[in-house]
Amino acid sequence: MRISEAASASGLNVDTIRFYEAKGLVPKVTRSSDGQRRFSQENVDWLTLLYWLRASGMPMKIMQRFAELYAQGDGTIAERKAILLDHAQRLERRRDDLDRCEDILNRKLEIYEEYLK
Amino acid sequence: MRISEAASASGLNVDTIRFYEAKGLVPKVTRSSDGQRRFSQENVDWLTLLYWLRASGMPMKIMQRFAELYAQGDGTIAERKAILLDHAQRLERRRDDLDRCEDILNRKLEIYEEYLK
DNA sequence: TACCGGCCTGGAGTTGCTCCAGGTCAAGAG
DNA sequence: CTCTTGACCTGGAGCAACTCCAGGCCGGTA
Repeated sequence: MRISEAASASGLNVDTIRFYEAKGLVPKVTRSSDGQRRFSQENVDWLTLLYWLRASGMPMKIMQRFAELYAQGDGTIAERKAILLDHAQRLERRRDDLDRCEDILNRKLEIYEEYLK
Repeated sequence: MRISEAASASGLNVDTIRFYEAKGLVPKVTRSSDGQRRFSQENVDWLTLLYWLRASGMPMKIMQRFAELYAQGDGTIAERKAILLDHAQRLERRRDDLDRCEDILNRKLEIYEEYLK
């Protein structure tokens, strides 16, 4: 698969994929004879995972560590699991923030409503 | 109230408050005779609102517009309401992303679990 | 054979902070 | 009354995480 296809399959854009690769976040990408990147299904699955980790606010440093472990193979699964469990807590906090913000928004909207009546 | 107090009351940090003020996001702040900022309760409430809007991902350009309307007074409440309703939709999308990411995380964790058994 | 689209790299630009240097001023310690 | 400390000021540099762009290569088509 070429980079544009990997982009639409994973949700990341072409530049972001190149950027991530340069930062070591995308192991195991091969090149065709003329130097173009070729993405396997495994690569695309990995990119898709990165897409969702980023969408939920995982910092790049942690993604980097996660990618490093992934590149090292199955022996690192325990540590990778720990990283994802940690991230799950980040999600919790994000959800709380969203709830909190929704409350504040609704209160504000009520006040506006009252004013506009 | 001085800036450090406004910071701990609103959740924003001191530098962010100054930065927001410079960008026109914080109307109605006065200065003491020696040039230091003095924040009223209204200022602090406004900063707290900004804190939550930012925490839930409102882009600065929209915050700027929102602040501009706020500075213009009550005649702009209808438009301000529209901005917040719009933002509520952004929250929805964020929540969906979080749900989606949680799914993916859980599936991944199950796979790791299986592997580690 | 001339062009076109998709890829490449290296580097500049953007957003939204965050930190720092260098300076002012008020208030308390000695 | 001077000295020091701490909180504040401004302007500007630094940073994270992209995003875009210039300039160049290559394979396929008219």
